[in-house]
Formats: sequence, C-alpha cells, structure tokens
Amino acid sequence: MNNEKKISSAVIRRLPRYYRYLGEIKESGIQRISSNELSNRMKVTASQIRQDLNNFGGFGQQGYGYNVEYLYEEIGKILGIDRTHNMIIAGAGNLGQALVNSEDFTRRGFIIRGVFDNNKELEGRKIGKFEIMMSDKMQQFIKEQQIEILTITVPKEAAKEVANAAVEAGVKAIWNFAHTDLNLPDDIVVENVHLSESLMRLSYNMINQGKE
Amino acid sequence: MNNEKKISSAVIRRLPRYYRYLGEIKESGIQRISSNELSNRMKVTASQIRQDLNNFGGFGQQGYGYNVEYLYEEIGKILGIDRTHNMIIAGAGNLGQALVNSEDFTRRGFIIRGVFDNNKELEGRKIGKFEIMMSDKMQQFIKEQQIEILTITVPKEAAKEVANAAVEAGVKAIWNFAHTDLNLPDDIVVENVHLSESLMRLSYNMINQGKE
DNA sequence: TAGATTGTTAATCGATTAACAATC
DNA sequence: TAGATTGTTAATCGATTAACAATC
Repeated sequence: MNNEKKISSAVIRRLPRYYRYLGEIKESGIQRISSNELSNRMKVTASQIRQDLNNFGGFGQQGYGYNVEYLYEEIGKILGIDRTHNMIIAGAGNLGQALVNSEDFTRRGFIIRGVFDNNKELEGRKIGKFEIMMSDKMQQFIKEQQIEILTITVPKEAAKEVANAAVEAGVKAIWNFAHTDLNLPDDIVVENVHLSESLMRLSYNMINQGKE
Repeated sequence: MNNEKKISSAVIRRLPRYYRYLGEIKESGIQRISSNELSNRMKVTASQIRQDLNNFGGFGQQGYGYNVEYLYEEIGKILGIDRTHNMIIAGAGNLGQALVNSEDFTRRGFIIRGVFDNNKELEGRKIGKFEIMMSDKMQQFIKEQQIEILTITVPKEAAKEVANAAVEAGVKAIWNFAHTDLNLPDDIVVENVHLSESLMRLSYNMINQGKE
C-alpha cells in the first residue's frame, strides 16, 4: 500500500503495546481518548504517541482526541491482524506444545496448520488436535497449505536446516525460538525470541539495580 | 561494584549476543579475535563492538585484539552468569512446563527451585522433578529458599496478584510472560516476554517486506 | 622497528521531546 | 466563539559510526 518512508523499528516495537492498551480501553467502554490520557496510562510521552501514530496517518481530531475503537482497528490493520496467516510449528517439544495449546495466537489471526518433528517416535502422536508429522513432509505441506510463517522450536543444531527447507518451500517469515541466528535471504522476515538472552538481561539489571 | 555512568539499555540488549558468539568461537578453538573479525561474524560494526565493550573496561590489547576466553568470562561476569540465581515459576500450564523442562536456564545459573499454581487439581502433580505447590505457600517458600526471581506464566488476569505477593515476600526480579504490564516499585526489575507482541511485529514486517 | 588493532574523541545520524500553529 | 487537542516543525538528546592517536 503506502511506499513512503521506512518506519523505524523503534516505532514498530511500540505498536503492539498501543494495540493492547487500546483493546483494554475499548473493553472498558471508553470511546475517546487524548494522547495525554493515553500517555498517563502507558507511561510514555504524549508527544511520542502522536509522533508514532502520525507515521501512519492522522487518526485523531483536533480538540477531540482519538476514537478508541477506530484507532484500535487501524493499528490492527497496520499490524496485519485484520487478516489470517497460516503458520506451522517445527519442533514438538515442550515449547512447541505450549505454543500449539495457546489460544492467544489463533485469536490474533495466526492459525496453526500443522506440527512437525523429526523424531520418528513422535510420528502420529497428538498435540492438541494435531497429529505430529515428520519433517520430510514439511515442504510439500507448506506449498499445499500456503503456509506463510514457520515457528522454530527445535534445538539450535537443527534450526538452520529446517529454516532453509521452509524458505525453499516458500515461507515468508520465521518466528525463531532457537538460540542461534539464522542466516537467510534478505526478503525473509525473521523475528527472534531468545529466551536465555532475555534472562541474562534480567540478571544484569538485577545485579545493577539502583545504579544511577 | 562500579557505580560510574549508567549503561544504556541498547548496550545491555546486545551483550548476551556477544556472549553467545564468543562462546561459540571459543568452542571452535579460536583463541583471539579482533573487533573487525567479530564484526564480520555478527553483522554489526567493529566500532560498535569496541564502544560497547569499553563501557565496562579495556578487555583488548592494541595490535592483538581480544582473548576470546577472557572476554567471554568477563562478559559472563557482567551479565551475572558467574553465579547462581534461585528462581520459581508461577503457572504450571504448558509454558511453565516448557520452561521447567528446559536445561538452558539451569546451565546459565538460573536454578528453578519450585513450581506454583492455584489450581487445586494440580496440587502434588509432578512436572519434571517438581511437585506443583499451591500459590498460598509461595511467600513462605520465597523467604525460606531465598528466591530472587519469579517467572510468571499464569494468565494475565492473575499476573498482578502473584507478582505483588512475590515482591512482598522479597523477590528482586520478575520474568513476565503474561500479556500485561505489572506496575511494581522501581527497585523491582521486570523483564517482559510478550510473545503475541513479537508475533505482531513479525506480521508487520512480513506485510511491509521490501518497502524501502 | 613496522604493522595491527585497540581505546577514545569527534562527527554524524536518528530518535525523542518540546513547542505551537492549525483546527475541530 | 473559546477551549481542547491534534499534527507537525524545531530543539534536544542519545546512540552509532568514523577517524585516528596511542600502544602492543
């Protein structure tokens, strides 16, 4: 759609949080909100909120503020939550199972279509409503079911291989929980969730708490 | 230890990644590395590497570069990986189970000491080697076992309550997987892992892939 | 010593905050 | 109309990159 200037990743990082707050505000029955009031709730500056939103267009109205429902919907569209995305999970371990059983993602339009693993002993075993499939069937499945997103929860040694296979078969994005960097072509979107790095940051901040 | 100037969170965010790369480089038997070679591997500028490291001291040597083993150890110390931290998990659902069964964290010194839930039906059931305990025992446990970190994997409705209870009992940091902001005193460290926000960023980047 | 590479200062770039005219 | 609040420009602040003298 718009091919104007590139939006900075700092802005993108904040968008889902706006979306979450606006969803809650909407649920509580509030219909309009000013950048100033939103800034109080979210603990960010009103200026930042207005700057961020104006990257995507003027959603507000002078003297009035923002219509909560409308802004919520618009941010949803920007984030691509207004459509569904087909997703598969590679890795039927504990984390894979946890993701399959979470309703959170389905609710946001990320539909899990299948679960893969390369442990023969797991073949056909069920996770939720899914029968685990063997990884050698993955590429065909991606093509037939038009899978856009691969979620990787396999150990880091196996991550690059499964990522490459999926990219070859046509996935556009990878949600990577393996603790390694996948080196993929530039047109493949990679979103890393490195839990042990998160825990190390926590550790650092805990040790250095109170330093000014 | 040092109480010099505050280190920016951008630097802290990168530290665990340096640590990971250095660990791999060390494993591969390489003993020294220049900022330039590390920059090629990590796809960041050599300048940034040197700036980041020099926040914590001069770990290198002119004309030589950095000793891999030494730098790895030093970054470990900075991150607090050179000691152990007692941790508990609140929420014995799929995600809680996945975290308990992961060896990754234990290896880094984050030792899980117990798992709590408030579903009576789960009382005494086992996850790995842990018997699930009821949440009303949590505060006593935190005090007796000197727990520093609470991991929250309960639904967002219950998250604030369990966080407040744990803080009252003395935890210093919270690793929060619940999709909500915990409003806690300033001296409590909170590290959020908001998976659905991560997925929304992936979605945005996928839709806008190729925009320049 | 000559070559390499750091540690650090200076320059640039980008992101955040402040201010205010436009306008509902 | 008067008051409120946006959209947007300008000012500030901070982070990244470039450059180079120090030094191993």
